Amino acid sequence: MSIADRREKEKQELRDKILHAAGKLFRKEGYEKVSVRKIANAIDYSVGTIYLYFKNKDDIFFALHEEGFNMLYEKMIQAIPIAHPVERLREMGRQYMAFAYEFPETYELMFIQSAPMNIIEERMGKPAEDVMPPEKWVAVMRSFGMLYQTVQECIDQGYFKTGDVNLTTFAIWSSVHGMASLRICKRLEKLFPSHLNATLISDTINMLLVQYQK
Amino acid sequence: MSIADRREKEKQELRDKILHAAGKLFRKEGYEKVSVRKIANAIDYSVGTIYLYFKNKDDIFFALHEEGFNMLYEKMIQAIPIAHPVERLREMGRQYMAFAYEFPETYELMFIQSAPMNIIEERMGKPAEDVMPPEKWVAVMRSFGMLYQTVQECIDQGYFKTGDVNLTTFAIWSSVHGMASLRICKRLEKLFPSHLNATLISDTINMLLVQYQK
DNA sequence: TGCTTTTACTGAACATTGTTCATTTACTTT
DNA sequence: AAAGTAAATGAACAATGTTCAGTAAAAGCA
Repeated sequence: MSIADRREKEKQELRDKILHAAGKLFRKEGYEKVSVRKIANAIDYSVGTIYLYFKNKDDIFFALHEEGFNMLYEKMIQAIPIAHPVERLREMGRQYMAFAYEFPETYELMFIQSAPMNIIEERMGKPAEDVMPPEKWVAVMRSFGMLYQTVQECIDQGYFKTGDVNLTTFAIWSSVHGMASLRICKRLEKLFPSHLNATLISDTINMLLVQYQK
Repeated sequence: MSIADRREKEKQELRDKILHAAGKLFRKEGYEKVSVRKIANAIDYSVGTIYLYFKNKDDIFFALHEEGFNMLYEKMIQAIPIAHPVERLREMGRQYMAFAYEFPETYELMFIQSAPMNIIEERMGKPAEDVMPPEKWVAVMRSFGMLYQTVQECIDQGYFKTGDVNLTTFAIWSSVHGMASLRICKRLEKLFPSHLNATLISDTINMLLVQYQK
């Protein structure tokens, strides 16, 4: 079965090549601006070939979406060794923001771009697996679970005033995502010219954590 | 000068008609999905006419952007009569979220859509007025100023633990915007199925305010 | 009123977009 | 070497944002 294996490997490699080229282009020019033709040209294949490996442009989106969550997770696990849950949470916030700053286009793909997310509600009548394959969500759940668990620890060990994990997790995530997305969507320049002062974000994270602590 | 005046009025009316049709379509189908042709068809004019009233699609965007901020301001002034600054802030948060829920596409236009915002940095070399006419920002500054001032009052009257207005304003806005944008960008369904429970948002607002208070 | 100039509007045309599919090319198997 | 299979192609389609030579209507002037 060596030949079939090699063919399979080659297919996988081309798939990765497409994904890599698409990711590079998306990051440079943004999701909407990149055409499927541009991706094909970048790797010297024809348009049709892309459609042999991905159902459509949204499909490429979701593949990169997953890859993005794996990248984010890689950043966030750096906080795991920190024993103190509040300090771990702070470091997770820093890593999260660092990720958003380092890969704004990837972040946009993961949390902001809504167009491809619409297929979820468009396919309401269709079979459940078509709506959104569960295996594509393990990377998401892993990162989110880490946040959830750390908030839980903060509460359990009595560092937080609130007792509701869901609410607190949601509030913290919203705050940090809000900062990231306002910056990425270019809404800060006019209102906070001092955002060039890199401490605005980290100062805000610190302040937020102070608020929650007992 | 009556004829010239009438002509001017008619021009203004058609401009408003285009804007109204575009806004309606954007709200129903989203900014990207709506073509300039669709807008033209909706009001029974030809494509070219649109370009006599707006430089391009982004220009329509910015006109609606301004309109959106006026709508938001109309919602937010309902909180003005409330004397207690913390309660006023809470009501402002509620109104802000109500606006985001009621006009998600408009909200997306105002705070999320980044494509048209790029022209700001694309026109870095050009004259300052071309970059972003200041009169288009009065509506923005008015709403933002109201938030800023209320936070200032909370601090002045000793209701808040923090003393930094900028940081606190930014943190509060980020939190609320984070909630709004996560919902609008369809990122909650999978992680917080209970978001159907309409209290998640208002509960979070309440919790947030408790954190900041002394 | 008739003629000219200005203004408003049109829609065909252009380059690009996402997507499809009959055809061609390359490789495996017999 | 021939037959069969899988992979890659690129012309074609409908729809996009934008432009511009041409048309129609209104205004100004005689």
